[in-house]
Amino acid sequence: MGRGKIPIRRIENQTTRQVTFSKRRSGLLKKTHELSVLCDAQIGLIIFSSTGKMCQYCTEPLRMEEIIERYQKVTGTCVPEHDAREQIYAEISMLRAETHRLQLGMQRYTGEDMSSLTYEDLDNLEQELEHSISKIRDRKNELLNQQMDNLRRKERMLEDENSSMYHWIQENRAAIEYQQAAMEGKTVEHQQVGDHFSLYGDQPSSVLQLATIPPHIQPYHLQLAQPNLRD
Amino acid sequence: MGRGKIPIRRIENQTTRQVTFSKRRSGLLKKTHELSVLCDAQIGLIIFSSTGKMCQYCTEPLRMEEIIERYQKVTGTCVPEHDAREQIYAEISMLRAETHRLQLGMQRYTGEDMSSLTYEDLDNLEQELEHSISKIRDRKNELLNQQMDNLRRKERMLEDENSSMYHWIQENRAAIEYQQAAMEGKTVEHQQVGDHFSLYGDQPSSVLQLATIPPHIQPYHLQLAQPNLRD
DNA sequence: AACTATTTATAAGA
DNA sequence: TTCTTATAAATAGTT
Repeated sequence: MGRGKIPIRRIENQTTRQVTFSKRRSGLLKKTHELSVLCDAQIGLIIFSSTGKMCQYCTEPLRMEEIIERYQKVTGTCVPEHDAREQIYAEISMLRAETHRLQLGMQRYTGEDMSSLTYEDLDNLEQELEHSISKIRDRKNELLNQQMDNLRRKERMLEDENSSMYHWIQENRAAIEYQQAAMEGKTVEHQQVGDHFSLYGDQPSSVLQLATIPPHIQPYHLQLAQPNLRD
Repeated sequence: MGRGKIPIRRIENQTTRQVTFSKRRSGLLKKTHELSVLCDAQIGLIIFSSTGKMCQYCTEPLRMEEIIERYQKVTGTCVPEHDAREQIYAEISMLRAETHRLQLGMQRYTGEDMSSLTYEDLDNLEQELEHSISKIRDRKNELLNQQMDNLRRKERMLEDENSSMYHWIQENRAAIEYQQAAMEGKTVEHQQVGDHFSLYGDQPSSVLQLATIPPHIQPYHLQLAQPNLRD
C-alpha cells in the first residue's frame, strides 16, 4: 500500500525507517485495538523500537501483568513474581483485617464509641475490664511484697552490720579515746574519709577511720524512707 | 475496508465474530511481523480469543520470555509499577508495625504479660482501665435512664388509655348491664379479669363494669414485666 | 505534518 | 473453512 510496494526487509535509510516505524506502529496499535474490541479478545502488545523506546497496548480492563501471567500459565513457563505477589496481597489483606479487628478491640477497651453496644455487651465489657484490673492489682501487690521483702532483708543486713560495728567499737573504746585525745585539732582534715566508707561488708580497718565517721553516714535511713518501687 | 464499514464495537453474531477474528488476527500478525522486520523493532504480541485460545507473535531471535523480561525491567524501573511496589512494601511494614502495636496494647489492657511493667506503669494502666470502666458505667446508666423514660412514657400512655376506657365504660353502663343480663351464666369465666386490671394508679373500677371486658385487652402487663434493656 | 496514488486488508457473500 | 470481490483502510513516497 502506498505509492509503491516495498519489500519486507529492514529499511536501510534511518529517517525512512523511523517514519515508517511511527506510521506502522500507530496502524498496528489501531488494528490491535479493533481486533480486541470487535472480537472480544484479550491482547497484549509490546513494542521496542530499534532505539530502545517501548510502547504497549493492552486490552482493558486487564493489565499487561495479567496477560503476561496468563501467557505464562498457558505456556507453562514459570513466573517467579507471581507466587510472591499473591502472598504479598494475601498478607496485606490479612494484616488490614487484623489491624481493623485490633483497632475495634482497643476502641472497646478504651470505651470509645459504645453506641452500638447493648446493655449486656457493656456488662460483659465491664467484667472483662474488672478482670484486667484485678490482674493488675495482683501484680502490683506482688511487686509491693517483693519490694517489702527486699527492704526487710536490707534492713536486717544493716542492723547486723550496725550491731557488729557497735560491739567492735565498745571493745576498742579505750584505744579510740586515746587516739582522739592525741589527734585533737587534726581531725578536720580526715572528715572526708567517711564518705568513702564501705557500708556493706568490710570491717572498719583502723581506729583512725572509725573515730572520724561523721554522724550523717547512715544512708539506709534514707533508703527506707524512699523505697525504690521500680526495681 | 471491505464491502461496508463496520463500527468498532463487539460483533454480536458469533459466527461473524469468529470469522472476523480469524481474518483480522492473521492480518495483525502479518502487520506485526512487517513492522518488526522493516523497522528492526522487537515486538511481542499475545492474543487470547474469546474462546480462550492463545496465539502469539514474537520477533525472531528473541523468545517471548526475553521480551517479557525486558518489559518488566523497563516498567519495573521507570513506570508507576515501581512506586506501587514500594508503596505496597511500605504499607506492609506499616501494617505489621501497627498490628504489633495494637496487639501489645490489647495485651496491656487484658493484663497479659505484665512482667516488664514497673509499678508506675501498672498504676497508670489501672487508672486507664478505671477510666474506661467509668465510661462504660456512664453509658450503662444512660441506657438505663433511657429505658426508664421509655417505661414512664409507656405507663403514662397506658394510664390515659385506661382512664378513657373507664370513662367510656361508665357512659355505657346501661348497655353493658343489659348485655350482662343477656349473657347470664357465662360471666363466671370472665371474673378473673378484674385481677389484672389497672395496676398503675387509676380510679377504682367496679367488678361489674369490668367483668365483660375480655382479658386480651391488657397486653401491657406482659411488656412491663419484661423491660427490654437492649433497646 | 499533510497529501495522494497505490497497495493492502477485509466485510459480505458464495 | 476458504475463495471472491467490492470497498474501506493503510501507507510509501512526495511536498
